[in-house]
Amino acid sequence: MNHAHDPAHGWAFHFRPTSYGGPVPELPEVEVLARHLGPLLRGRAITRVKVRRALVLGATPVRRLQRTLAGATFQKLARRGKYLLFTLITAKRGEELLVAGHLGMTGRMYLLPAEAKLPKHAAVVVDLGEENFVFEDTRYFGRFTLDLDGIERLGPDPLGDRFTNQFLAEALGGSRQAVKVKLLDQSVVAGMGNIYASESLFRAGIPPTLPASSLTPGQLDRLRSAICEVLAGAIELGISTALHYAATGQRDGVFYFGRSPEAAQAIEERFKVYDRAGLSCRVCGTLVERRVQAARSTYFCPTCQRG
DNA sequence: CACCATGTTCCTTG
DNA sequence: CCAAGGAACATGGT
Repeated sequence: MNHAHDPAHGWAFHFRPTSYGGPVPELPEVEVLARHLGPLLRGRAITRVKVRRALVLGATPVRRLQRTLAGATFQKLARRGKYLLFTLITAKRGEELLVAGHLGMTGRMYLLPAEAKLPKHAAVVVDLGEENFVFEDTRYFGRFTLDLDGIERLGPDPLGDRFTNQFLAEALGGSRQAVKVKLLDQSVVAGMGNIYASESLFRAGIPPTLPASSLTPGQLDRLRSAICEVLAGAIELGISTALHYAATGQRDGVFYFGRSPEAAQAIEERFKVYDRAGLSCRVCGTLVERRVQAARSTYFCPTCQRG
């Protein structure tokens, strides 16, 4: 049993380490993480930072990160798209300091008792005294950096009030690219990923191959609502099934270890089309299809999504 | 060994 | 200049 995943240590965040079929963080997973991790970090002071893989610091030099964070205190954790935005207060002058975190495909962040063995792919270890704040990332596609460029390129958050029909119409209107591919553009829908792009189009009843600029006002409205509902629903599932401390330690495949029998059913049925090629559509029974767009898998129901 | 993977960025091609 | 597609990044499961 890996201590990193042991709920007895106060907190655990998990998604399946296998590459296939297990959730990689998109907006909902990052939101759930931020809500749980934020309160645990608030007020905690950093004594030092160990960087075991400089790659995840991006453009930030190792020494600069270490110098900047030493002595600082975590104040706030927010989400922007798929990024985590850590606000810290420096020790000397009490100035605000921002660190951008991104989980890439396989990243995890959690607290670990100081005496616990670090995981093989611990990329950054922030020493908080009694505990370490660990950024683990098997593939090292994630980031923990002072470089905020990625965040500045993001479009409006789909759960915020700037994400309107008018914005979506303008963002999609100029492109003949397939609507599913455009949805993955972080400047269009910050936080959208491959799973929820398929799920949102299914919910809106829109074919994924439709050119973005050809959507009618009615389709744009349905798509915007579908995106909000799909993401909000996934967050709700993550929050409500999250910390089941009576767990046996078995993986739940969504966000956390351990699950109640009721949660198991919701988790099993959480996707309507994603990764369901060849299976019956849960709404109409037609076989769900898979197709590759821009080198990514898209799943859809040819009957429910006829436009 | 070959192929696949839920993210992002860069490069080439048209 | 832009759109579109593909490769690269690094690792591991099947």
